[in-house]
Amino acid sequence: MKRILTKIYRKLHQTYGPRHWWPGETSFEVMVGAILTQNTSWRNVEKAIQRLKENGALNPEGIHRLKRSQLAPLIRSSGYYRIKAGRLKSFINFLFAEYGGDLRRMRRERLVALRQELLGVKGIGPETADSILLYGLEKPIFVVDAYTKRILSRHGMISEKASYEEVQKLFMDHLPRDKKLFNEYHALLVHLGKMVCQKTPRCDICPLEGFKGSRIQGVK
DNA sequence: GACCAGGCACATC
DNA sequence: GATGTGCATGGT
Repeated sequence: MKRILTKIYRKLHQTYGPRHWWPGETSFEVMVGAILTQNTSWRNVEKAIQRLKENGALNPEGIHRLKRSQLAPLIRSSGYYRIKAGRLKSFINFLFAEYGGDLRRMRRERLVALRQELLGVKGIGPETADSILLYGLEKPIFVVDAYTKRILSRHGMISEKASYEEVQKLFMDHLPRDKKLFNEYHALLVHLGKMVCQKTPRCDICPLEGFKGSRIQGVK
């Protein structure tokens, strides 16, 4: 198993090169992006980030002082904007309640405890929590997303309906706990997903063609 | 105009 | 625990 996951990584890295993720200037920007990009293309999120920036709201205090109804129109382009305005607010409320709005303090919290806390925030599920932890706070945790599952299941390595935790455990049990590796690996999977492994796949240009059928034991 | 995009909460069985 | 539904914009 270690071998397959390592080979896939090498192949992707060799094909696409380093991805330099996450595209954000600050940790906070990354965290906001993680919430806004839920089931949404990054292109639409970028516009929303830009609007927040222009309105001086791309920092904890900035969002803290806006009402949900004032925040919503600024992030309109990211879709589900009323829902997401509430999610951003609940995250910021958590940030102030637990860490006084200070990301450095938040970063000092232990990974497992912080993950649990984040999952308790309304609007933050496993992928968003892990994106915040890995890309925002540089904690060593593997992020699973729709592309990750699709790529692995298309190649017969996991079931289509393997759970989030199941897939995450697969990577974390078989790879060194290295935040830079986790960062790059997930970024490469998303890139592969965008380039070739969409809902209608382009297997003719898939660099993982040779990996088909390497089903991983113990994962339904 | 249909389909899709780096999810999540909530209702229901 | 599994399955279905609402949430919404913008690109192809």
